[in-house]
Amino acid sequence: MQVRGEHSPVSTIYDVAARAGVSIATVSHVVNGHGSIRQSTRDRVMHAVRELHFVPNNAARGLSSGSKKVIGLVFARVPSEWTTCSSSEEGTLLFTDSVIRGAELAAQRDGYSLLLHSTGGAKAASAVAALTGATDGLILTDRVLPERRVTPFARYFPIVLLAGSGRSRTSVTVRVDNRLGMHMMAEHLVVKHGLRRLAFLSGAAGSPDSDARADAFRRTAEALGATVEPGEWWRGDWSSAGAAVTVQRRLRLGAPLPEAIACANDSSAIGAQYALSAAGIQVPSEVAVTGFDNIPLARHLTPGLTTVHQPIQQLGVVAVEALLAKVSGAQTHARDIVLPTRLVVRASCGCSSDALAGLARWRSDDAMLVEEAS
Amino acid sequence: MQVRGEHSPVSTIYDVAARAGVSIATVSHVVNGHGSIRQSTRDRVMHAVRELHFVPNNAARGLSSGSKKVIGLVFARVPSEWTTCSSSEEGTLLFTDSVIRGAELAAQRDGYSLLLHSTGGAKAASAVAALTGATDGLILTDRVLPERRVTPFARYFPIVLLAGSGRSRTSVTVRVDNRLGMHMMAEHLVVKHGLRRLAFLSGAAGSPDSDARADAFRRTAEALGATVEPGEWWRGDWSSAGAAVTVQRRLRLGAPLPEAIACANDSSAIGAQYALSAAGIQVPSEVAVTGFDNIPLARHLTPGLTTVHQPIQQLGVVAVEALLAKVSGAQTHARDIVLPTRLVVRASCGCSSDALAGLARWRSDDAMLVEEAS
DNA sequence: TTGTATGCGTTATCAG
DNA sequence: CTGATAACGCATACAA
Repeated sequence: MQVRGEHSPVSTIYDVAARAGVSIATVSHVVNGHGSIRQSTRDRVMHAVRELHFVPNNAARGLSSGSKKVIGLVFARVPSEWTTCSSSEEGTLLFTDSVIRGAELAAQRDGYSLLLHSTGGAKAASAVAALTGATDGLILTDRVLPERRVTPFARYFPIVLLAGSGRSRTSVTVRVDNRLGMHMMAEHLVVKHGLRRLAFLSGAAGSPDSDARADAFRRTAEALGATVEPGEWWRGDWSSAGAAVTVQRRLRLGAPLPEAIACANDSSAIGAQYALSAAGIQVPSEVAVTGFDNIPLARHLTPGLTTVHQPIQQLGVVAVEALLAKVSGAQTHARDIVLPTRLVVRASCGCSSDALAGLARWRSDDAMLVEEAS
Repeated sequence: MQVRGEHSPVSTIYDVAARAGVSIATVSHVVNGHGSIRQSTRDRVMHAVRELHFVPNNAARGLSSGSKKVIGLVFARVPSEWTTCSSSEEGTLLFTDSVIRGAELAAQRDGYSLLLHSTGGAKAASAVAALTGATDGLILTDRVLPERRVTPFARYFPIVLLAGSGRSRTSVTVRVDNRLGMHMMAEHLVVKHGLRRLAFLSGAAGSPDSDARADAFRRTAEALGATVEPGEWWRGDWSSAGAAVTVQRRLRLGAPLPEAIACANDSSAIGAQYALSAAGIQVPSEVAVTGFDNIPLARHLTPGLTTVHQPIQQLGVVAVEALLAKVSGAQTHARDIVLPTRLVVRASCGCSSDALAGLARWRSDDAMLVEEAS
C-alpha cells in the first residue's frame, strides 16, 4: 500500500503530538496559527516540530481541506517524443518563460504552487482532464486545446485561457492587444516611412496570436493604400531559424522584395534580418524589418529592433489572478481581459538617429515609445 | 472543513461506484488497469466515469499510495516583492526556461508532474522545507541555498543540485563542464588569434558557474602568457543591460581596452557588443567578444557570436532522471554528473569567413565546432 | 471476478 | 485552552 524509500524519516502530526505530549488537534492549531494556545504548549510543540523535521503533508492537507493550493499552467508542445527542442519551440522560449515567471510570482503571492505541464495534439484533452484532479484550477495557453474543446472542462472546473481569440463564452481569456500593436506598426511603416509594398512573416500555423497580428497588419496597411504579400510566401514558426529559412526561400523566388517585413515576433525578426544581411541586403535601408514582443535583447541588436512591446510577465500575473478569483468562487463569468501593447521605435524600421531625436520621446496619445538611438 | 466552489460537480470514486452498481474497489481496478475485470463490468464503470467526468483526486491518491507523483524545481530569485522582472533575471531567462523544458519532459515521461518555485535569500530554507511536503523530490538550482544548507534537507529527502560546485558530499550534482569550455575559449583567443590582453565579464556575483568560468579562463590565459584584467572592472549580472553598463563604465576609465572580452553568457556578450558598437568600436576587428550558452539566436547575430555550447535542456533531463532514481530508492550516493561543453566558433572572435572555411568543420579531438559563415 | 474494510495525514467540529 | 473523532477520496490486502 505504501513504500518508504531511502529517505524515510518523515514525521507525521502524530509523531509530533506524541513527542510533545499533546493531541494532534493541538499540533495542527499551533502549526497553522489557529485558535489560542498557551505559550508553553506552543513551545513544546514547536520544539518537537523542529526535532522531527515535521512538514505537513500536502496531499493529506489537500484531501482534508478540499483545496490543493496548486494551480496548473499548461502550454503547447509539438506532440512528439523527442528529447530535443524543436525549432518552433525555440521561438516561444522567451515568451513562455516570462509568462511562467509572472504566473509563479502571482501564485506564490496567494500561497499557491505552480504545476507545469506541456502537451499537445491528441493527448491534450486527457492530459488536461488528469490535471483537473491534481490542481485547483488551470491556465491553458494558446494552442493546447481548440477553444470549443475547453468548454466542457470549463463548465465544471476553473479555467483561464491565455492568449486565445477572446471569443470564448465559458472562460476568462487573458491576452494582449495584438490588433492595436500591429495597427500602429503598419501605420508607422506606411505613413511615417512611406512604404507601400509590405510583408508579414507569421508565427506558427494556427496560432490565434499570429493570425490576429497578421490580420490587423494587413487591414491597416491596405486601408492606407499599401499592399501585403500573400501569406503563403511568409510562413514562419516563431523561431529565428524558421524565419531565416522563409526569407531565404523568398529570396530565391526572385520577385522584387517588399520594402518592409513585419515579423510576428522578435525572434523571427532576428532570423529575417540575418538572412537578409547574409544575402547582402541592407537593413533597414533596403528592407525594413520589425518584430513583436520587445524582448530585452531587442534594443541591443544592430540595428536596434523596432517592435511592439507586450507585457508578457504581466500576462502571467493577470491570468493567475483571474484564475484564483474563479477558484475562490467569485468572478466566474466569461471575460476578455486585454492587456495593452505599445509601439517601440528603434532603428530597424528606418528611423534614423536624427529622426528619432526629432520625435518626442513619448507620444502617449498613441502609446508609442520612441527610443533614443544611444 | 471543506468548501465547494462554483464548479462543484466533481465526482468521487463513490459516485462512480454507485452509478455503475459496483464497489469502489472495482472502480479503482478498472481505472488503474489492475486485476482482471469482466468486460461488461468494465464497460459499465467506464460509462459511469465518463458520465460523471470522474477524475481521480491526486491528493487522495498521493495520501493513499504514499507517492505524490510530483517533483519540484526550485530556482533563485532576487528576494523582493516586485512584480517586474529584474535585469539580472532577464539574463538567466533563456537558461532557466530550457532547464524547465528538459525537466518537464523527463518528469512527464516517468509520470511525474513538475512543480515550480522561485525563492531566494532568507526565506529560501523554509520554502524548501515546505516543498518537502508537497513533492517527492526536489531539484535545487544554483544559488537558491548555500550548499552547506542543503545538506540537512538532503539527509532525509531526495534532492539533486543543478549547477553547483560538484563538491557536495550529500547530494547528486548535475552541471556542465564550465572549465573545459572556458579553457578552450581562452586557448582559441590566445593561440589562434594571438591576443594577449583579455578580460572576462562575469555573471551575477556569487554564482559558482560564473566563478568557474572566470577561473578557468584566467588560468588558461595566464598559462599561455596572456593577461586578464582585474575582475572588479568587469562585474556583470548575466543580463545584456548589465553588460552594456559595465562596458560603458570601463570605457570611461580610459585605459586601453583589452583585445578580447569573454563574457559569462551570451546575453552579456550581446550587451557588451552593443556598448562597444555604440562607442564606435568595431567588433571583432578592434575588440573580440565571446559568449557562453550558444542560445539559438547566437548564430543569427552580426557578427555571429563565438561561444561555448552547453546542453541546457539536457541538464534538466539528467537532473530529473537522477532525482527519480533517488526517489525510487536507487542511486542515493552523492555523485557529480558533468555534461560536456564545446566551443562554437563563429565570427565575433575575429575568425573571418576565409579562416573558418579553412578549418575543418569538426575537430572532435578538442570538441570544437566551426560554423561556416553562411 | 467482485466486495469489505482499513489506513494514509490532515483539517475542523465538537465536547470537555 | 485542549482532546476525541469524523470526514476527505483513494488504494489495496483480504475475504467471498
